[in-house]
Amino acid sequence: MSPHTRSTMKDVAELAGVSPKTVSNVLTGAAGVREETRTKVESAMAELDFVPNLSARGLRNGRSGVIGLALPDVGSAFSASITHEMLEAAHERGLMIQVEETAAEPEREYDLVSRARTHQVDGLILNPVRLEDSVVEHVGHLPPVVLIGEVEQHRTDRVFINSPVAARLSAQHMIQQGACRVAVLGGSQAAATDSKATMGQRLQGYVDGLREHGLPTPEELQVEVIEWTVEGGARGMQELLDREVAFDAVIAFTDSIAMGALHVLHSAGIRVPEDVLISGFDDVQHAAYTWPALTTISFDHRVYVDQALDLLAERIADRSIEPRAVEIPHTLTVRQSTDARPAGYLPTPRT
Amino acid sequence: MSPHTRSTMKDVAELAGVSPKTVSNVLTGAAGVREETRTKVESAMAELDFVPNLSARGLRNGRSGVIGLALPDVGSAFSASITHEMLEAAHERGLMIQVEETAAEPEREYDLVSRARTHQVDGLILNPVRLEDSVVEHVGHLPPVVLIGEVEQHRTDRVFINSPVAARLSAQHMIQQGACRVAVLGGSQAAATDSKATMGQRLQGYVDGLREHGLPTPEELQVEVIEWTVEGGARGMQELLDREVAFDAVIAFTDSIAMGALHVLHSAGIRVPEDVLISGFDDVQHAAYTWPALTTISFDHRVYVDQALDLLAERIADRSIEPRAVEIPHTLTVRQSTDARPAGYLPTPRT
DNA sequence: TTGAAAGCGCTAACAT
DNA sequence: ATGTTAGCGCTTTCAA
Repeated sequence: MSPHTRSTMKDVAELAGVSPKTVSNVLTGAAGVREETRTKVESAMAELDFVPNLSARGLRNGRSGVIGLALPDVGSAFSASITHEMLEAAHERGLMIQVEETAAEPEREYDLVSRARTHQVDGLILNPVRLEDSVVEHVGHLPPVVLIGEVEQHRTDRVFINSPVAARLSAQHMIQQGACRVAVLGGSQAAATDSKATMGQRLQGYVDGLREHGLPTPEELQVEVIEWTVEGGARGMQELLDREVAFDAVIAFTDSIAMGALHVLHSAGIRVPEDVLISGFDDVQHAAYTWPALTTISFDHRVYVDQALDLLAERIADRSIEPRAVEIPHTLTVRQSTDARPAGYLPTPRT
Repeated sequence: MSPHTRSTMKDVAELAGVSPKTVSNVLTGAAGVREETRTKVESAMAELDFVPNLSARGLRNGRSGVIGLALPDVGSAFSASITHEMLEAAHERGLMIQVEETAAEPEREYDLVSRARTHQVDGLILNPVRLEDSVVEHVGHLPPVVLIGEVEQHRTDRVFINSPVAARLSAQHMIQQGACRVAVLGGSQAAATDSKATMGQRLQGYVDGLREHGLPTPEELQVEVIEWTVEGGARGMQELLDREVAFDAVIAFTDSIAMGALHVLHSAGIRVPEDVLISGFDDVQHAAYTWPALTTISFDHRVYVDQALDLLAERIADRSIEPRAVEIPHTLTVRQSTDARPAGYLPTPRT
């Protein structure tokens, strides 16, 4: 039975017949240690089942080696993917990740930023929910923060994809495929003012894309989706059907929304892509395995989080550098969900 | 511009004209503090934008307030759901969650348990990947650990669903619906010895369910799936089709596997549920929104994580109590994916 | 109800 | 290459 009292560097030092500092040197590799001494220390550590106390190290160094990751909802496919990649990337850098969710109560985002220092984290990677700029703008003393997402602000570093361009690309693709009544699921122009930055940008790109081709962008084809989840997408699609307006393509603002929409379309007997085309955003793992497979905006999630961690590391090292914004390239990945000329959905039977 | 030097309790104490201990009392509410003093201290804290240093508190108290959550792959739907619920439950208890992934390198699981103390975590909730018992069995000094999943062992507390019963339930349901050649996607009897405990249990239940009804359980209907992901499910389903054996139902060992399988079935022109029935495990959020909606084994993920946190809290408080195992009730949720008498898939055209 | 002193385990700075 | 000293910020004695 091993003792419940944890051994300290002092214990190890005594057993090995050296000073605590030497044990520390062995552990951190800071100063050179003679091979003989190192061996002695290492066997003493093994015998005592020694593990360093990171709270003490954190207190001493002012660094915990922990990064906070704040996401709206880890249950959603995109957040889950980002978390997954972040854990991998952090592991490679010897960092730990403390995850927080902010969707349930928006004020958590504020709490998080303003009190990041208490959380034993060296910095924060924040994917904001809504009214995004306000959070970061309204806090006096900012800890090192990297924003991920399409928030326009200049107080923190950020990583983003060019959402307006991506949405325009999606719209153009729909038109190319023969669509002329393209709906959006995610946001409406009516709601764009006081809500998500991402939503506003994607909506703008969509509007631009249609207008370029002289197509109208009526409000009746724009459905706001409060929660960007599968369930939210299903509800949004149902609302679109309930409006009884004709449409022949749907651009969903996330893959999750698209998946919920697909379910409702299938249930209503509307064929994809024969009757209606549909596309998403983010290219989550599942997107290639929906039925039909989902056309979507792709970008490398690993590159995304690597950039975020790079920026954060640099800011932790030097808080005085100018905030930078890094754009991650995206592409349109065409799959079966837009691979046809749509016949269009009409609320009333055609003659 | 606020100062970069963080204020300490000493600073607050000086500004408020009290001792650091009093500030501590105000913060923790340990001893009674006179209303007048409390007000003074609180305004001093506000003025200095004070936040306590949790590393220092952790060092002093031997508690960090952080729980480690180790999962195979946060990108998978089930892990994402568990993480989501865990974050909510932890938030309500004032705990933080540090997440780790173990699927990429199985030895991480070992590292994690044996060195949990370094990670500034008070305890660990561990969803093991494979060879699960060995990890927990082979470490000398165990930190507080709660296992989630169907691992049979008696050194740690654990939370689980009764997988054999659940799998038998699924099999019986398939038979009730008229299936007689029921395949499994997730594990095979050939692979059951040295791999996942969960897999072995679900396989056993499946076998029992079929045998009860005098149905055979040939190896050719059992497909091992290494990664329990959508992609793994798709590959597994493809392998089953490539074997060119007849089947009229598929029990997938997770919903993610089922979703991948659904995609491949659709692509092959095999109708669900008209030709083949399919079911999953876990009832992730997406399961109700596949096409057709997925029959699956449901259990309350929130209850699951609440139980795990309860057990962990009790073990952290008292390490000497006997390890307990808590079974979470499950039900079979029947949806459209098994809502028909299957015609069956035959590799060669019928006559 | 509040203060003073001590120390949690570690490492930077300085000595040797 | 190794030892000594001091202190990170907090809270737990013990006194007042």
